[in-house]
Amino acid sequence: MADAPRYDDSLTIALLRAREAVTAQFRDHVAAGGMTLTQWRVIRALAGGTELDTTTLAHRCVILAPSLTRIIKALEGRGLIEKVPARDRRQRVVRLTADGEAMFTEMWAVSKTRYAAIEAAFGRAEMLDLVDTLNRLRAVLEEDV
Amino acid sequence: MADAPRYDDSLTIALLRAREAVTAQFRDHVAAGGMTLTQWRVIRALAGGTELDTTTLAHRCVILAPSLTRIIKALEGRGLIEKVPARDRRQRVVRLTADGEAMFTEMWAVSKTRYAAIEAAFGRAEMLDLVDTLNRLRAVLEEDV
DNA sequence: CTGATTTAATTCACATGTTAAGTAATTAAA
DNA sequence: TTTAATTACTTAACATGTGAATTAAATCAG
Repeated sequence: MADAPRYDDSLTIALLRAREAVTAQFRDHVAAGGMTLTQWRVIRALAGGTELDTTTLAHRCVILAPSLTRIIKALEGRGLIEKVPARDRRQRVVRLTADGEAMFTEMWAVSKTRYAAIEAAFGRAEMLDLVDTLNRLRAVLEEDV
Repeated sequence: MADAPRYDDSLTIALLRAREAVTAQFRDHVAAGGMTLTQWRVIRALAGGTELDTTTLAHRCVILAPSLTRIIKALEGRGLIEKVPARDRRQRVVRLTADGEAMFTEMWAVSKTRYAAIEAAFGRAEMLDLVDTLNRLRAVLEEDV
């Protein structure tokens, strides 16, 4: 079903669809681990003993603060992450538990494979170029416009 | 705050951030019209007297069926869209009301301006190339991998 | 024509996106 | 140092994303 690509917001739609296509490559695998893609981004950001406060974590994972509050609660409830005492007591600093690290290690192996498959299918150079272009677009939009 | 871009899923993150940056250019304007970006996509898809069934509309707007059900209910409740009798009575075919068309026309003027600004800032050729690249990525992923 | 299957939407349940308001801790100002 | 302003999160309320189950209508097989 080839839609006539005559939307002026084809950029928005193209971004939506591309993201949908990419995440579809990982969704089943991540779901099989009892996780959502968003939760998986958090686990990944903390992998390897990294300790992060909510603000930094939210920024890195591109998750809004209220969502992250809920996600931390959920992952903490499952014993995958734990709080770390912080100097600034306003902050909530977290890290993976041993179970969390194990979960990451187990899933990361497959995840890497999927990512490599995308790279192989689309081309490494193309992919690097695309990421670069996306980042430049973002830089331009966050400056002026 | 320049994060070290060493995630292997930088593609996923780059897509997320780029989309975030683009939608940010429209969110306020659309919100001022009492609408969400998702609802606006639906309005746009129906502009100009277009009649569409839920499945086609969902595909064009990249919205899942359950979400579209709720959105249609909301927009119908506001008198912006209305049902159209369909041959196949399983389908729900909708179109804009006169109010809906008016709402579109009013907002579209500004929306076009914003889009033009993005094009001016990022470059028309770059933008067309980006959309093309995104669509090729999607095509590749939806085939094999 | 009747029953089984498929298709189009809807509904449900839960996770996340999004904005606004609220809380507690830190910092800055008087 | 006491108050005002900021900062880091959390909570609340509502819209959307997501997968599974449900309902109604159309199609197919026998």
